[in-house]
Amino acid sequence: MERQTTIKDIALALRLSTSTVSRALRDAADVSIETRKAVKALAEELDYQPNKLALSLLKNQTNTIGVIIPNLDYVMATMVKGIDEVALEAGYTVMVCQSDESFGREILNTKRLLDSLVDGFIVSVSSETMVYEHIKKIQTKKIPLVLFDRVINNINVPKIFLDNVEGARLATQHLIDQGYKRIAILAGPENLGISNDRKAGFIQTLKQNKIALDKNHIIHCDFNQEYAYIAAKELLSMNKRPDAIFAISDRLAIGAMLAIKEAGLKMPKDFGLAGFNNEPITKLLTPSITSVEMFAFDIGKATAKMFLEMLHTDEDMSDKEIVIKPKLVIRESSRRISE
Amino acid sequence: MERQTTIKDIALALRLSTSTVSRALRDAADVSIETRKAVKALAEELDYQPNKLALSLLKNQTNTIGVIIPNLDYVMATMVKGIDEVALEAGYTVMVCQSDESFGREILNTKRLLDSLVDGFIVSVSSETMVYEHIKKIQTKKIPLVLFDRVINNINVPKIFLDNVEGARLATQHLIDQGYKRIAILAGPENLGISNDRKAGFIQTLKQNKIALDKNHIIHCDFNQEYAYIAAKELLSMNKRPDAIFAISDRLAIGAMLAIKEAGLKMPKDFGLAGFNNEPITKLLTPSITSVEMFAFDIGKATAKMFLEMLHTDEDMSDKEIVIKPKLVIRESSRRISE
DNA sequence: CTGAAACATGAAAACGATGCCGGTAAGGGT
DNA sequence: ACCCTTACCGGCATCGTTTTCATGTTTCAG
Repeated sequence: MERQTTIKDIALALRLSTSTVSRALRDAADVSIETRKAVKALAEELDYQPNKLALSLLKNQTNTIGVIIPNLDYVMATMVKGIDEVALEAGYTVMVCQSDESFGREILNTKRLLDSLVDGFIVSVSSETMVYEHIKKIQTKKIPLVLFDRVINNINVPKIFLDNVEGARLATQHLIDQGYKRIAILAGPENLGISNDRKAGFIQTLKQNKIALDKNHIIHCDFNQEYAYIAAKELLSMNKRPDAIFAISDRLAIGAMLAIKEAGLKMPKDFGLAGFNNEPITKLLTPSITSVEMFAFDIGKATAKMFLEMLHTDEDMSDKEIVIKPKLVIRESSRRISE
Repeated sequence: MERQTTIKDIALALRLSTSTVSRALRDAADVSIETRKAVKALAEELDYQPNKLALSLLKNQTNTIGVIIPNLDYVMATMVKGIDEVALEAGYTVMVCQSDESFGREILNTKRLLDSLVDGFIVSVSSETMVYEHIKKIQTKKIPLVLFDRVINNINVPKIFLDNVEGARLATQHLIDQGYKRIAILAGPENLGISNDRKAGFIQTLKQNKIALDKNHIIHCDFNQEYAYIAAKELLSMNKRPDAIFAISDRLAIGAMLAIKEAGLKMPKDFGLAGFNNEPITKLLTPSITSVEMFAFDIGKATAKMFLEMLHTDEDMSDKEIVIKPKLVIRESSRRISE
């Protein structure tokens, strides 16, 4: 690694002080035109680049955003893209750390970023995370923090997330409207906020339609296709087996789909299926899967914008919330009634 | 943002010099046990964290790796996961920048990371990148650099990539073995190394099997499902239309699949299809798609390991290459002969 | 011709930590 | 009483940049 040219090199070469060179480079007043020109010319020639580390140390800001996410699946990658785009535009660099759905990794990442002195945090928690000391620590240190997608409720920071209750409501109501009578839900990890919201939307919609809730038809499982497959198989072997499944992620829906097909049931005739996220794959499968679009890219952009606003304002933004409205995309796996 | 406790605060409180505090914290000799204890106790109490910026400035290293990738699709995300895992383990943080297949963005990212003073670069070029000044600049500055996946040939740095020729060979030979006679290729962007390698493997295999090459059966297009769909449609409307397509990515294969289905052709009976990357989706589609597994996670890990080795050795590693061997996964879209 | 304003530059502190070098005091050996 | 070692600690420079304050020189009005 070669030594970079510094302001000192220029100063020495031109028999100037570092202060003058610094001023000249930033077009400050109080520098004669000739020196300014000379300095700039030499800087150009020596390919001078200001040392960001020194600046960061001085100004106590790094122009870096720490982003902590549980994984890099399609949805998260799309959100990160949104964050990245806005951040780049604003001159910020993003450090993305995956916690891989592990609480330990999430804590480790937080620590690392914390003493990397990022200017702030954009966080979506792992499915294992049930205790929030590490998040609160960020807050205690008065470091800007925004939560997105998988947010936590009992903590007072800006949040951007999907209206998951509404998303589940849309999907459930649709299944009901299509004439499915016994709808089960693959509800994801039990302690996760989005799981509970989507489950709540599901239950609430059943109630509104005066449909009795069968507790056996609520199955929790990790975001994992294999588990979903097993869970769905179990559902299908029940006495009063369901005639539709609402899965709170497309991955789960796909697992369920495999089980449904294997049982020889035809969608949408014998069985209905709806997922969540509207991953591109849902359109391509046979049958294509009804799913809830969550506008991940927009969530990402909104998150970054909110974060930047928080960074630059003095106002208290801790109770700001942006709730994105989902949209149901109806496909073959559940469309029985064509209008 | 609150001011962090510094070594000075501790020194002042304990009426010690900063040097002594520094030594005490690092368990250096030359510090009495009592002072050591006192310092550590106070450090604990005040939640002292060494300021990484100051250290980086002093030592001229940031413990950060700049990773530049063309996008965040399934394969890249998997590779990044591999890189991340190894880097984290070794105490490095990763800054991932997506160029979004844009040459301009790639250059911008390079500049940003360059003056963020990362310790080195791990790069996979965008499909637009045809001129490599920005990459060479990294090299000129003697900053460690490793290329992976989409590598460049005329540049002397360590490289980790898939044996793309072999991958294409496997897929093509398989299609031939299954009795397909007129095999076309969806060959990706024209200037991209992996495109050309896979195309070369394809052509070479046809030759080895004494099959004449129809130039019209080589179609270049962006890595984009829609383009692939259009290209495939065109192929299918030719006079002597092909009876199989080898697509150099699964996304392209999917686009082709849609066109094939739409034309009423049955796979594998009327038409053969093979893709590349072995994305999970290929297993799930109907028909499931034959594809070349490229071990993306392993490539990521190997890349990071190579990078770390380069960082810590004095040896010249510029001609090191790791070539990963692909594996063909045969599925319904091309399996005509069951053995 | 003097004084002040205007202009151009330099010196030094600051950001936080490390590491070399040197200094003091205590203790041991002669 | 003298010297030498050893243990412990402080001072200072350093990394690269900005910024405040001070200094020096010129110019022009009175």
